[in-house]
Amino acid sequence: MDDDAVFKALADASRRQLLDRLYERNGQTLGALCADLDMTRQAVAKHLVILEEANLVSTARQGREKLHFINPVPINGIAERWINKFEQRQLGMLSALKKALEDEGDA
Amino acid sequence: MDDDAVFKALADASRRQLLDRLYERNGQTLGALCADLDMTRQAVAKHLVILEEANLVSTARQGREKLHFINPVPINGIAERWINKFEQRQLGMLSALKKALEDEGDA
DNA sequence: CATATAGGCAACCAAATGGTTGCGTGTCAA
DNA sequence: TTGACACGCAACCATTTGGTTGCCTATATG
Repeated sequence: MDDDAVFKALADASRRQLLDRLYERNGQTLGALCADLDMTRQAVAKHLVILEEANLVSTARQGREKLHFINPVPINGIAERWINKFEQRQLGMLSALKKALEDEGDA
Repeated sequence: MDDDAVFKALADASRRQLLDRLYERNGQTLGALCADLDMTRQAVAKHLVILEEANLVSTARQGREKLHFINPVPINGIAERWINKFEQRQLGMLSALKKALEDEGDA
């Protein structure tokens, strides 16, 4: 998995919104995803390409329609491989910070 | 918590690298974080500001040094509030995708 | 066939981003 | 006090990004 592509894809609020919409109703067409989105169809299409390239969205052609499906695997990957790394030591980190702030308070 | 700031802060590989370095050794100074980083001190400083504004890094002044501490709370926030949302339905999503691909295969 | 509908491609543009250089400020130590 | 050291601030620059418009292709449907 390409961590960087996934993080960059998730960095944009419009793209997160698209994922939210696909979460609510999976397998939508480009046209459906454009509805009420205050963006041109082409802008949405570009976002979907970025999500596809990050493997966050998979597509299936059906006639002249292209259905979009959310793919939670890369998100899982981040959560497991990168984020949990920090959770592990969370308490240790917080107490280290607290101590440092106290030391600074003394000075 | 400002989701957007956190996602944008995490979107840059240099900033993730800085977090990795702080994970390895917490409480480093700007100078220490610059070492071997093939970037000017000012560039690193800018990244640290962004991490600070996203509340991913906390700082404590100590004399003329500024110590940087990783803060795992916002990462936790994302993992819990946003990412788990997708994990929940992971199996359902994957089976829906599989079915759609099969349908497309028939056409 | 003719035409509407769903989507793809490419050029273009403004603003944000990631980086630089140059210089100023505060703190420690000889 | 004088200089070295750690950092902050600001201007500037190239590239990326998010968006637009215009036009083209492909699939349905009268």
